[in-house]
Amino acid sequence: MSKVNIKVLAEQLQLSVSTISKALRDSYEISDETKKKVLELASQLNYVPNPYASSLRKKKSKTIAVVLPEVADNFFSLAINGIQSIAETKGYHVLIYLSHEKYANEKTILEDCQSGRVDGVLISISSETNTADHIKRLQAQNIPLVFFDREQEGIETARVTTNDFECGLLAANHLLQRGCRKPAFVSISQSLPICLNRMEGFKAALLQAGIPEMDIQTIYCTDDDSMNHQIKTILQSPDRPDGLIASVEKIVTPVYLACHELKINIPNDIKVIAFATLDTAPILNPPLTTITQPAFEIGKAAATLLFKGIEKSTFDLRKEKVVIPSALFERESTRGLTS
Amino acid sequence: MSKVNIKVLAEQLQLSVSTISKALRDSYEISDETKKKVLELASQLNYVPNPYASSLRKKKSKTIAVVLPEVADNFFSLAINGIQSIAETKGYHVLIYLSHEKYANEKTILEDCQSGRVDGVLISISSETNTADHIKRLQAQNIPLVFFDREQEGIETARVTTNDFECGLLAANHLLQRGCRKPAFVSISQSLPICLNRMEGFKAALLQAGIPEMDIQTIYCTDDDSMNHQIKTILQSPDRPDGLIASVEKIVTPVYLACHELKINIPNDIKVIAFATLDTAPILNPPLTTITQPAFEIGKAAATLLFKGIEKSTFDLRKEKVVIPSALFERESTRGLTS
DNA sequence: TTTATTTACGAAAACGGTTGCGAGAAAATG
DNA sequence: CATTTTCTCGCAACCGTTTTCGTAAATAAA
Repeated sequence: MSKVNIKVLAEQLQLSVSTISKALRDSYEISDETKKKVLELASQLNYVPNPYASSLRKKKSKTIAVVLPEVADNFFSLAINGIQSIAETKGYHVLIYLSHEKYANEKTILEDCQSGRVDGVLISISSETNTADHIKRLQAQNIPLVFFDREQEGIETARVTTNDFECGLLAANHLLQRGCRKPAFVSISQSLPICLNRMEGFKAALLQAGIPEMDIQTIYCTDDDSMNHQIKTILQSPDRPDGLIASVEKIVTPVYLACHELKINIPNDIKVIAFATLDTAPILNPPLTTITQPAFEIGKAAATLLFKGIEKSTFDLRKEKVVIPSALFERESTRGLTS
Repeated sequence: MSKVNIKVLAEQLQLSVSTISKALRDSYEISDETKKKVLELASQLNYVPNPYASSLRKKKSKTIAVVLPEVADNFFSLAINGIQSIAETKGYHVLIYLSHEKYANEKTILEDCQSGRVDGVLISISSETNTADHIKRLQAQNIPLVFFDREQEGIETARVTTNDFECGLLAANHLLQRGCRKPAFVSISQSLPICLNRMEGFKAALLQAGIPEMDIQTIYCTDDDSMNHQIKTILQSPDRPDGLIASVEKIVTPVYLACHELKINIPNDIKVIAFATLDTAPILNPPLTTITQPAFEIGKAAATLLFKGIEKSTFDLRKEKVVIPSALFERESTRGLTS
């Protein structure tokens, strides 16, 4: 079909291009009569304005970028939902980028974001990222950026997270109360604040309980492929932990499978608690105790902040920090004696 | 910071805008020496071309739209991954739109897609959609569109699906072989081909097994909120089914929870099989037999087709139909006697 | 040396909207 | 009736890049 643009409308109505444009934008300069004619013809010809032409002129793209490590994770799926729900009401479009947990990818993506393609960026950094340069370059272009969940230190901008330290503490204390004497923490990164904070909380709880630092086990599964192997190794080691904290969701399935395979009973032999938003947690075998992050709300809050930063030039993102607490849902995987 | 564009480069190098543009695009018209100078200054000033200006001129946006019912579903998450993996290699950007299973939303989204914002559309239609008009309008604008998973009949374009009918048959026969005499099918839509086809396969298997049509139970849970209630009603009915086929993933958790609550044992009292890509299926209680769709591959295939349609004008999408088979993974939830 | 051909670059017109400003006509005011 | 104000609308520049075409200089061919 023909590409109908403003010029076509102008010719058909014997009006100037600018009049059409103003009529479509409901300008006070145009008479109601003319507006009606324009609107009618526009809908009749199925006219849809070209967003790129207008963003070129207005220097606004009405588009934001969401940069994630991966999308096959309940947390991020829900977060996207939250982001989208806000973007829709604001009339913004959402570009999704995946870093696949690689710093190099993340860098390339953020470079592209400097092009004017987007008005702002929501990011949850990759597990590899431990430098801030690529983000600073974006800020140098005055492009608002908001961290959600996974933040990068050394950057002054808004962040929306959950109470990771407290939850690490909570998870560890929960295990201790349920009788664990040597719980272990399974992490996926040595630099991600969410992992570090959760682990710090975990350590704090154990130290407070009088467990010597050298007895505190922390395991790093930085590589997806070797995760299964590493987990099995831990479970078969002579001083097998009697409790396990999975710092992120994707650790859960390998742990459960390994326990089943090795005939290690959850919760009798080992108690398991996970940071996860799995909706199948209650129907797992056994039902999994979770620290459930408010993923949808985090997405919503992050998007809300970003749009404030985009739309209100007076709004200063730098000092904004929102913490939305997670909740502990106790289920079978940590049942046992209460000390 | 300053917005550095081609004009800035031109001024600094005492060259014309067109020369810069050509140099950046490595045109044969420009000397190597000049190219080197341009490239150097560009990277030094951190120049990033404005994609909207270029797409305005070239009438190509290097962007595609992915329209989904929702993203908090493993199938769609994995599909997005597949799509992204192809888009990345092609240098395309991916806009995500959510219809939330509403036809009206889907229509609005597709209208926007006529604006030139995207070069093509990948869509999995909402469960409400049963008309093709909104899609035809898009096609009238010559915008390539590819269905994946959930297609709409009456539209001539490429589609990538899995073998739904055969899998319905397979699922039903599996239940029959495991001793079920009155399995039921739980659907979420009366119009979605994936649901219809799966159900047709289910019915065909039952009829072939000599079960009279009037005894074949099919249940529609079109509304998320009432799903729990409906499922419980079925499970408490006098002629409770002894087998259940969940046509989509989100039915699984409510079914399991209801069974646990009502003390209905899976698989002894009722066997359950689900169309799902849940990676927690093996660790559920009991482990869930699934018909697992190749979500990632479907996403990849759909994206590959779309890009062919976009880039090769000779390529005719209308006759393309790719069927990627799903696989049955038998687990505890359907164990029992083999007839 | 003259003529033909490259080579390397610039001017300008797109692409599709937006917007400040000017101006004619109509209406309101004096 | 003269003058000012209000209403409508058109002109033209602009956003940043691409691309066609023209052309001067350098090189090659005659």
